[in-house]
Amino acid sequence: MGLTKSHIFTEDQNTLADIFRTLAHPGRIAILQHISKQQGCICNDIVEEIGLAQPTISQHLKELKHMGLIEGEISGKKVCYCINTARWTEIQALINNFLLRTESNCC
Amino acid sequence: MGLTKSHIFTEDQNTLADIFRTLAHPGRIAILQHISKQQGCICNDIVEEIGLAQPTISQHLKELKHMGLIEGEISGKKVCYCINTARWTEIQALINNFLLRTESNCC
DNA sequence: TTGTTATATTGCAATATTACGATAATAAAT
DNA sequence: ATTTATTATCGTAATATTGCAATATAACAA
Repeated sequence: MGLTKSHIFTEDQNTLADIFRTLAHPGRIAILQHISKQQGCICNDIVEEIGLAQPTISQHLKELKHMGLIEGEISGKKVCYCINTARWTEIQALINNFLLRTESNCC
Repeated sequence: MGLTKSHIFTEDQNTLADIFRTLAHPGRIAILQHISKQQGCICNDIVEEIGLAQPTISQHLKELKHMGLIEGEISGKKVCYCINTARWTEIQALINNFLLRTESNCC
């Protein structure tokens, strides 16, 4: 069918899956790593850096923004993106919690 | 196009994305949590526990096995699945490393 | 053997994702 | 006002994912 049956799972399970889905693309991983490497905020030389077309990058940035992983600040005709550290820490905790809880009680 | 341009990214970026993709489904999250909740290994009442059809669960188990997250041991006509703790720890380290490195150097 | 139970595989329909050309929107520069 | 540069959105083609019915496979039981 191609349609995930979200309603049969818990909110936590769906949230985790959504977070993982947002990170489940090498391009988005690369974007996050590139943004975090810069000292301050960094504008869209991302397109130059990564070998994807501008609309594609824009779409990936939108998804990362939607999950709250990054924030974009308009500065003239450019947009400066940076990691949303508060949200990042939150997501880090959610993922770690899942990984730790799942490992324990195992055979 | 629908085809991820894996070749333009590093091996690490692709590996991470693959790991995240494997975890990017609430059903697979639920399966992992269910398996880990049991004391020993657990056989396929997973289908009963989670509200998906048997072929669907089988397919998800296959993906989890393929990524090395779980292992299946045949015991008669049943198969007992359990978390591959060594691999789990490895993946945990990869994810944590990514999350920690990306957070630093941020604006 | 025949039947039963447990799991895997196949095939297919429906939806989701990825990618990008074309185009729009916005802001600075001339 | 016109041009130029930067980013976002729309539309669309191609591939991927999800889910399940039908079927296959394998092991035990009667």
